[in-house]
Amino acid sequence: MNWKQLFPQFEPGLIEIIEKEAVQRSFNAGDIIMRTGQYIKSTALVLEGRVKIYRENQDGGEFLMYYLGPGQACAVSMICALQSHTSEIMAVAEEDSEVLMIPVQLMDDMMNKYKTWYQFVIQTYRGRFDELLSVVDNIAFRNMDERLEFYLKRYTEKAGKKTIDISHQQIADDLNSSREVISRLLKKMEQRNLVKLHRNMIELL
Amino acid sequence: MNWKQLFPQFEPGLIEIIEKEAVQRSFNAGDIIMRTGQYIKSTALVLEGRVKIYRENQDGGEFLMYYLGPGQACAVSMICALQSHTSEIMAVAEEDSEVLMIPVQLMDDMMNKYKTWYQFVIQTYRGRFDELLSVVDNIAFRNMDERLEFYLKRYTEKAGKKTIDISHQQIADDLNSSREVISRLLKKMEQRNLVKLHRNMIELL
DNA sequence: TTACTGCTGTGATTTCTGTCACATTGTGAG
DNA sequence: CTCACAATGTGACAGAAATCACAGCAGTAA
Repeated sequence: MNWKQLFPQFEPGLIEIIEKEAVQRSFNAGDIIMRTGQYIKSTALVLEGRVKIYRENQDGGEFLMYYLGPGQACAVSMICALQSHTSEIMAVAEEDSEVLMIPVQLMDDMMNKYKTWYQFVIQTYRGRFDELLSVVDNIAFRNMDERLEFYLKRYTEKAGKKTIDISHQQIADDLNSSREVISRLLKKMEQRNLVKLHRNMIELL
Repeated sequence: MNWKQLFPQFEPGLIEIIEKEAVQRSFNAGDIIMRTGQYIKSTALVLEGRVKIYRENQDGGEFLMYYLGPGQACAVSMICALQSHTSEIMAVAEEDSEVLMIPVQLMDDMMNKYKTWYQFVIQTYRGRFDELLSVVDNIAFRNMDERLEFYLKRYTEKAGKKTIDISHQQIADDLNSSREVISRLLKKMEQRNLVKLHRNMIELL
């Protein structure tokens, strides 16, 4: 896979550095890319596939924050990288994914030397911050039914298809809810002709 | 007020630019500094007082995100400024406050020229992102009683004193809850000897 | 003082969500 | 086909929080 077409704006010198120093890694669906508490040694740039970023608490609760698709980077890994902190989130490959790992030590230099990199980082911050804001909005102001609709819509947008191939249990985990609640709400949505339910698959209408 | 002592790390050239181009503004407690949907023309740097950053939704619901104290900047205004977007949050002075307004146009240049400014911006991003993460944690994983305790603790930390001079109604607004719920939970906390309740004031023990 | 207003306390009721229990159904391994 | 198991459907119940209703209380202005 030629990653350069994902970042046409990057200038030659920057591309050269990345080619020389960054490592491309493959992850299978389900693989953990970054774990809560782990020390961050590189910034992750998604080239292919889909990566799920979520928060985990001590009692085993999970909470989905957002997805990263091709051309997107993990703001947390950038922030941590720049300050050598440990991760506060989990990153897991939702599909088989290709990720470019850029060593921490390069970040500072790249930020200073390459305007396009600097712009990319700023843009990444803004993007993730905005997504986090809409997550806050949802859990602060919305009930589970609306949050579920938002979840499904976001999923189809990110995955680029109208079907959601996951179980009710997984959705419940992502929303930090319970399977029964999700099943019931989905049934109601089916009665309103918003979705069609199948086994391990939900069709958005 | 001499703002320079708040930012001892800033290099001379940077200080000079800020002195020349930035405008210092005073706000009274309760004044709105930035409003949802407003176009952002400058980055806000708090010199004195306390500024409350919160989210508002269309039905009049509010939700406190965090406070800014002396030496802190609004990450949202930086992000928006750098990309000329409109604000997605509300900023209100909680106490009488002094705020340094740095025009948007200078940001790019300052980021490139002054390493200490660049570091300050990065540090601001990380700080706000972290706070937003802990906000998400709280509403996603905690019940109202724990959220209330967190709220009171954070308030006293930010205000630098053990008393909270606001009404139950205001707390309810900040937590997007209702006055009765907060009153009841506070009563329970009083029975556990965690607080002492007064009119318009709560004493943290 | 009296009257008014805003803050606080508290019970009753309802809604939403989480939890438990168990039935049913789809699917793949053998 | 049959068995095992995972996914889903559903009723009953519990608990947290929102809402409604109203009473008491503190401070303030006249």
